[in-house]
Amino acid sequence: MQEVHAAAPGRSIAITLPDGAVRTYGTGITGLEIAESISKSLAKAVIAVRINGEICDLSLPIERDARISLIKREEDAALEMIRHDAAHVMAEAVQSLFPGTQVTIGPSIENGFYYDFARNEPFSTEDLAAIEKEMRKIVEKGAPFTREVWSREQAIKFFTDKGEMYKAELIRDLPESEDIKIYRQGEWLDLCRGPHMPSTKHVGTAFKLLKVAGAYWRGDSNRAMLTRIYGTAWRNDKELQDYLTQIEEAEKRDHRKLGREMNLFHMQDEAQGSVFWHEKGYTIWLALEAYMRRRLRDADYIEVKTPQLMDSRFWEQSGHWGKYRENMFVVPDVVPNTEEGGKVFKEEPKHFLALKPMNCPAHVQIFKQGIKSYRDLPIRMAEFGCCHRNEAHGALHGLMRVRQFTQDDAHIFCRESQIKSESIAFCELLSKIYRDLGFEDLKVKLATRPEKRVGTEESWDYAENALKEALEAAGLPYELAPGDGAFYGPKLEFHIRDAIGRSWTCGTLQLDPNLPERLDASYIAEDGQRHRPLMLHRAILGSIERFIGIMIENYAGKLPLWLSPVQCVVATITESADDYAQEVYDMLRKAGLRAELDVRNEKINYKVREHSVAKVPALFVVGAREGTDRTVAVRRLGSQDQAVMPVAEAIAALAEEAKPPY
RNA sequence: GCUGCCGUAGCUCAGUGGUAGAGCGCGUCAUUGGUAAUGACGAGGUCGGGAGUUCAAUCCUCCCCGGCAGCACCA
Repeated sequence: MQEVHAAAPGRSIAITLPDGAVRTYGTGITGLEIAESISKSLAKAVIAVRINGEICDLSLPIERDARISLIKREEDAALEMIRHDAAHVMAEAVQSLFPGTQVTIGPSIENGFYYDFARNEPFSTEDLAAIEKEMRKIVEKGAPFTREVWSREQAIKFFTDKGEMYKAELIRDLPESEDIKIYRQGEWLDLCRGPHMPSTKHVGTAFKLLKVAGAYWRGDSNRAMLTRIYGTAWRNDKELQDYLTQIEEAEKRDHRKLGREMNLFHMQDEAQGSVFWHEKGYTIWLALEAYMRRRLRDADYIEVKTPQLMDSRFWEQSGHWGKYRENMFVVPDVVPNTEEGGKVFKEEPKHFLALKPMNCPAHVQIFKQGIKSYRDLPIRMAEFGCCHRNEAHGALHGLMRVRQFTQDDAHIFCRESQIKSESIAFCELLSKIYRDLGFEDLKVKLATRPEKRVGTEESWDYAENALKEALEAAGLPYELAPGDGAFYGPKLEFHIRDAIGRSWTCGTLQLDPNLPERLDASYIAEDGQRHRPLMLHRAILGSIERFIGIMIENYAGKLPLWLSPVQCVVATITESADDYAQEVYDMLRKAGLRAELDVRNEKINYKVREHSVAKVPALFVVGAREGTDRTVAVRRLGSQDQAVMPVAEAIAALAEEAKPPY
C-alpha cells in the first residue's frame, strides 16, 4: 500500500539510506527529489523507490521518517516493473489499434508479462507484429505515468461509460478499504495498483510479444474466454536475446523430440495419451524400475499387483464413482453384439466395470485380507501400478500428461504415532533417489489445511508438523502452500521443472485417514479392539512415464551410462576389423553391457557422427591396429579425443561405470 | 473441454486452383576409410478424414479427427 501519511506541513523528516546515512528533508519529498539531491546521474538512473521495504512510485510524496532505497534499472526488482509497465503499454497499443477491445488484467510474470483482452474476434499471431510496433511508438513517446486516486463511484461510472465492463467489475470487487488508483500514461489510463516507472520510455526496447492464447476471465472455465497476449521484457537487448536463445535451447531438449530422435517411444492417434514404448525406451524403463525395486526392498516395502478392471460397486465404495467418475474409463459388463453393422451392445448395459484410476482402494483390499495386528504395522505396500485416467484432451502432453501411466505407488498403513517416522523415512528415501537420478531443480511444497476440512485442529497440527519435521530431517528446503492440502489431510508435493520451464508434480506424500474408514480397514491394537489404520499415499517418481520424460529433458538425452539404452557401440574402420569387432562386442555383452555392433560399410566419420547424435555414451572404434594389439580406441560422448587401451581394461572400466547407483 | 495456430514422404520442411518437390533417412552399386555427414543411382506421398464450391481442389468454404501453445483440469 502506498499510503499517504498525514503529517504537519513544513515539518522535516529523516530519510535513512541503505548505507545507514540519515538525511533530512521537508515532508512530501519524493524519491526522485531525493535522488536529485544526491546526484544528477543517480536521478537519471533511478526508476522507483523502496520505502520501508515497499516499492513505490518515484513521484510519491514521503510524509514521514522512512528507510528508503532507490531502485535502479540494473536491479532485479526493476525487471518486474519493466514487465508490468510493458503490459500497460501493450494494452494502450491494443486499444489504439483495435478500438472496442476491453482491457481486463495484465500482470508481470516470470520472464515477461501478459494482458487479457476481451474482444469479439480474438487476436491472432499475425496481429502481434503490429501491436509490437505500436508499443514501440508509445515507448518512444515516453509519456509519464501519473497516479491518481478516484472515488469508487467516479471510477465505476467512468469505466462503465467507456464500455469497460471488466474493469468496472474489478473495481466493484475491490475491498472498501482500498484506494481506487488510476495510472495515466499520456492519453491512456488504466486501473492499477501500481507502482510504475516514471514514464513509458523506461520500458526500453528489449521486449517481444510471443504468443496469443485463450484464458478464462478470473480463471474460471464457466466464465468468458478472453484473449491473452504474452510478451517477454528485459532490461536490455542482450538479456532479451539470451532469453530467446534459452527458449530455443530448451526446445531442443523437449522429450517428445528426443524421444523420436532416439527411438525411445511413439504415440499415435488410435491410442492418444498412451505410450508405445520402443525397445530403447523400455530399456530405460526397466533399468529405472529395477533400481526402484532395490530401493524399496531396502526400505522394507512389500510389492503387490492389483486388478486393472474392477466392478463399479467397488468404486462406489471407495468414493471414486461419485467424485472421480468423469476421469474414469468405464466399461459395460455386457457381451458385445457381433452382428455386422449392428449396435455395439444389443442391450442397454446395466453393470459396469472401470479401469482403475488409482491403486489405493485395491491396496486396502489386500490389507483387509486376514486380521492385522498392531504388530504388523506399518505395512508399506508398493505397486508399479498401471492406472488409467480420462484426462481432458487439452491436458495431454507427451509423456508428462498421459491417460495410461504407471505409478511407483505405495501405501503405508500405520498408526498415528508412526506418521512422523514414516514421513521422515519417506523424505529421506525420496531425496536419496532424486540425488541418484540427478535431480537438483526440485521444489517442495507443504500443502496445509484448507478451509473445508475434516478432523480436529490437534490432528492437523500433528500431521502438518510431522510432514514439516520430515522435510527438515531430510534436509529438503520447502515452501508452504497454505490451504492447498486435501480436505482429509496435508500433503507434500515434489515438483520438478521440464525443459520449457513447466513444473510437474512427481513425488507426493499424502496423509489420508479417510479411505481406511470408507473401506472399513482395521487392525487389532494392544487393547484387543479394532482400530482404524491411517494411510499414507506416496510416490517418488510419480508416474514412470512422466519421470522418464523429465529425465530425458534434464539430461538433454545424454542419460547416465546405467540408464542409456545403448551403452556402447563397437564401430569398425575397415572390413578387416570385422571379426575382431564381433569379438569385442561379444565380450561387452558378456560383461553385461548393452552394446551394438556397427560394421556397416560407412566411413568412421560417419559412424562417429551418427552414434554421437544418437547420444551413445561410449564408442569403441576398432581398425586393423586395434585388432593386432587387442585394444580399442574409446571415444566418449561429448569428447573430441579418444583413448586407446587394452580391450579387457576398457570393458572392465565401462562395466564398473555402468553399475546403477545402487 | 475452451481460445488461437497447425496437419504435404519415416523425419525436418518448401510449394501450386490444372492430382507434388528438397535435404536427411531407406535400398542398390562403387568405394576400405583413423574419430561429427564418400559418391552415384533408385524406391517412397489418396497432400489428416469427410462434404461442398468449381470444368478441375493438396490449395477456397464447412464439418470432423489429430497435433502444438495457453487457459481450465490434474498431482
